Amino acid sequence: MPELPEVETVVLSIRDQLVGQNFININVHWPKVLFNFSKQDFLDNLVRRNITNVHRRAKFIVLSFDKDILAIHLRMTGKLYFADSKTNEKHISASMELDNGQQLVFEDIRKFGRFYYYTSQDFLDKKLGIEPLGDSFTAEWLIENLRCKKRMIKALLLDQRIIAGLGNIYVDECLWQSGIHPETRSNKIQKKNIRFLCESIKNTLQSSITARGTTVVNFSFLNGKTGKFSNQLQVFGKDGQPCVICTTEIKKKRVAGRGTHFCPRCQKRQY
DNA sequence: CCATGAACCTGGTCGC
DNA sequence: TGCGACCAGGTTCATG
Repeated sequence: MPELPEVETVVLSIRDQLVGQNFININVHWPKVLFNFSKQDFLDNLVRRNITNVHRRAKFIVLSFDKDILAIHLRMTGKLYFADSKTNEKHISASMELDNGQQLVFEDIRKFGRFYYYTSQDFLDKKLGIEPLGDSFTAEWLIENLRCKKRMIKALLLDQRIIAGLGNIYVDECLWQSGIHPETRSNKIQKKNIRFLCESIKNTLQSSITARGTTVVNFSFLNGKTGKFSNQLQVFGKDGQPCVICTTEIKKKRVAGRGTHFCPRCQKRQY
């Protein structure tokens, strides 16, 4: 479920209730959810510490405790939400009790989601690439960073070490909008198309945040609430349907190990 | 450096 | 209705 806009939406939905609070306990139902620390570490280092901020970095939800952070990655099916008391929901990996009586619940059907504890955010920043909604992500930056690599553009855009936050849905949408075939080598893309791509990434992500993200099928991430950006998708999941620009049938193909949707006419390979 | 496939998990859908 | 195959918004690791 979670790419940048969905993670941002989760952050916006829990931030106000979390900042200024503190945890008094954690219940761990799926031990592997704690990636690099133990329940005792949580009790020793994070319990009764003031939550000073909640923000997003790439696809991580970051809870700050002064310098220390608890970073949460939803992976494919993670959901993070508040519950009033003990919930009997299936698939709860962990839940944390706040001193105001609320529970912050991490539900995760496929169990891929993870919690990470670091003494600062440096570790994340060191391995993650540029924020696509940040001011330093510009057409010039993109031109420079695509020119020096020879990978298929789809694989490159999915690589979190380069640009942090894009995932399978938004990459397909942005490549379609900018007329780039997903298998084009990054150093072969025309500058004009790269400029379109940059604009497309910024516009698409921002529009999706405004719509509170994308909900695929009926999988919601906010206790029943669904993101409305699904209505604005133009190629993702549209295989077999006509391209809204040229009416050519949208195709689906495996690229970079992922199901990839594109218009064979609007998106010609440039090599 | 790059591409591919498997692994980590569960559940939904599709064809027979 | 049942069963197997295949798919899923992510990331990491091994291999060629």
